[in-house]
Amino acid sequence: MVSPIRLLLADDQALVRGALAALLALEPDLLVVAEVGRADDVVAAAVGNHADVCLLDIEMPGSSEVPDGIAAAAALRRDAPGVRSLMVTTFGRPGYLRRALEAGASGFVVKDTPAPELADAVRRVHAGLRVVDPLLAGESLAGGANPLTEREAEVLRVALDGVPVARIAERVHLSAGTVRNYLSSAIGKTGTATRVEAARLARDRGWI
Amino acid sequence: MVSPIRLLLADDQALVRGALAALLALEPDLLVVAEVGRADDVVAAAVGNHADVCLLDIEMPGSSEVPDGIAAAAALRRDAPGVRSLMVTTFGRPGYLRRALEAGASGFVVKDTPAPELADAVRRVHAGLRVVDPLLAGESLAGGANPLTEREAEVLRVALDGVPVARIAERVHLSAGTVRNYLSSAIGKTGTATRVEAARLARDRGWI
DNA sequence: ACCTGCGGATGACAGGTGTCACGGGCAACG
DNA sequence: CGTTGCCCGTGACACCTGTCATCCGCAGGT
Repeated sequence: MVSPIRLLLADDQALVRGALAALLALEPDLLVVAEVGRADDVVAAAVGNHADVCLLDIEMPGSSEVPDGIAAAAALRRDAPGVRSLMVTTFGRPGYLRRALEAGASGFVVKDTPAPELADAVRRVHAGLRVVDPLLAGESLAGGANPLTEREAEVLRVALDGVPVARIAERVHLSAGTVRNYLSSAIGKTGTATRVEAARLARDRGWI
Repeated sequence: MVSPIRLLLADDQALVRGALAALLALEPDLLVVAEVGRADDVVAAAVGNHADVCLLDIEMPGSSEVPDGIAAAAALRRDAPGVRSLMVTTFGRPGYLRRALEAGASGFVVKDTPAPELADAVRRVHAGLRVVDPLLAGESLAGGANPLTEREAEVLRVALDGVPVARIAERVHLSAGTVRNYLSSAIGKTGTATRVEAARLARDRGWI
């Protein structure tokens, strides 16, 4: 008998975490050795429990250095290179996929893939293969590269919740005029009409 | 040996659905008899499989008559009064809770409750008790009643994604000036500064 | 018939927003 | 060195938005 694949589950929703653990426990060659609910707890738990593969949700609370699951994958590659990351996320946004792969994730599945395929994905990732939803991979290529500058992205992140320009300006420590210039530029690049539309499109594309 | 509680799982994310099924299968007195991924499939599957309790996600695709899990709960009460509904949702928005209870749901738990409590909640609901997250119940009362008129709510729903007033107007078949009046009124009632902020607050309160 | 309330619309106004042109500073690159 | 590109800012302009007062039509009450 070979030793089982050691898994870490990272998802902020305890119910989903527990349910995934129950699902994966049905596979004799898989062993869940740790569960965490925050992105900044991933590395320590992975190292401490000698995990082989980490299942990471993207939308997760965390610290400013490790704010989400993608950052956790990057931190794993840096601090625990032997551990592989498999993103398991709700939103199949093309930019999420691209950013996750850039961060060093070995796989990417969305939460509406059939349950039986998850264990297979884990085994593939553990074997050193890449696992990517083929439909999503196509969309990701069609989406194109991020045309936004860092400042434009920063301003758009704040613009997401619809606050007035003045408040965006004080949050990012810029003048209101400068913020309007960045927003105008971003609106032009995204082909939208308002800053909120631009921000939402940029988010769906994974540009911010 | 008493007969087990017969469950229906409704969640659009197949992975979560399967994982919940695995989790609940660990309980000897529970039996998952059906799984669906759309709100408008709930009633038929519940009746056809003689379900006792339905676990319903709120954010689910559906038809125009039964667009989400809350509508599914209402449909169940109308067409299958013996079946009880337990909402299992990601977002603990106070208005969701209120609307779910008005729709006839017997319970409401959020997805970050600990996994072991889910089976307990199912048993309580099956026994005829109400199960409500106590923290959420407090927020719901604090949130207060919906101060918006039907038109204000309708306009805010479209305003959610940040489109300009002109496009809102054509979508709801009103003049642009009238839309601005409703938006202004809604902004005043919500104490916000822009239509997008007002729309987001109204959504979080469950007013739209 | 009268008043009242409400949905819808209009017009006017101040202030916010999107666009553009332009300026200076700075780092990277040929 | 000059050029390029991004950063940050300013000022001006047209347009959009949020606010307010006002009006019309229509249904309910009395």
